Amino acid sequence: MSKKSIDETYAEESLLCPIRYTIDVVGGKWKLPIICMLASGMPTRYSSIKRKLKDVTNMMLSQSLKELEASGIVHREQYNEVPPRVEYTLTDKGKSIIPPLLKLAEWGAGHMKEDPACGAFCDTCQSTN
Amino acid sequence: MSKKSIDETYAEESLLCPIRYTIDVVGGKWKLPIICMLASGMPTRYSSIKRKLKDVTNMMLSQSLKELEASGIVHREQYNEVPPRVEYTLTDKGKSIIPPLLKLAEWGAGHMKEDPACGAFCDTCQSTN
DNA sequence: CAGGATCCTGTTGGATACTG
DNA sequence: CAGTATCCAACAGGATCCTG
Repeated sequence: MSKKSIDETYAEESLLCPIRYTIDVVGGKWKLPIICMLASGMPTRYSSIKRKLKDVTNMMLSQSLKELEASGIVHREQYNEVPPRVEYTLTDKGKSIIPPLLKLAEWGAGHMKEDPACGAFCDTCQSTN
Repeated sequence: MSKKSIDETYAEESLLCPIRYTIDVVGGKWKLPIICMLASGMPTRYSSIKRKLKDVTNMMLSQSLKELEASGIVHREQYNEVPPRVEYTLTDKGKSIIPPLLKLAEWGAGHMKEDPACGAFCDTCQSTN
């Protein structure tokens, strides 16, 4: 980054695209929980992800995983066994998105309590408990 | 933040809520462009915002501004003149969200070029040119 | 000038059932 | 086990017209 002030930097519309791109990559209902699960570094099976994300359907899960794979966030490793086994891990790109997300979490944690509408977000979180 | 590794920290599901909260606050089609405009620090009139965000309707703009105001991101100052004048500025909370967003922009800028679907995001950005 | 009301459409996410 | 196919509901976003 240059020595321009943060406001000047942000005021350049060219920064909108990258932000939108990033939010799109992790957007949707299930991608963030999936990244969260895989962040431990453990290769995780499809069925294991499905178990932890209690209310996700096969439809939504496979679609989210496919999109994350297309974005280069997760790696899909298929073992041709019977029964079939597929394990998912974060790629290097996937791991690299965690620090930015932590910045969002920090900001959110510092401000959501003072927001009356805060409660709405903790419902979805419980699906990963 | 504690001394736990970044992966362990992120793996705690409790961080999902703050991230979702933050994304929700700036989510939607117009909130990010609006924040971007106001980031200069200049109090900006409704009609001026509308002019710059070329394709926004009154409906969408007033709704986005109202939600941003409800989230404590923007301040609305109404002057009882004829014709009416309303100016919007970022609150301190609003300004404080810019550094986290810059982290997202940094990550996005570093990765979107290598992504074939990148072009899709620059269409929306042109509306703020 | 700065919005609100109403109606409409496209996309996102979901339910159910089925398969290599 | 790890998905697909098909159909459907809910909601975000938009078009058009109206007003203090």
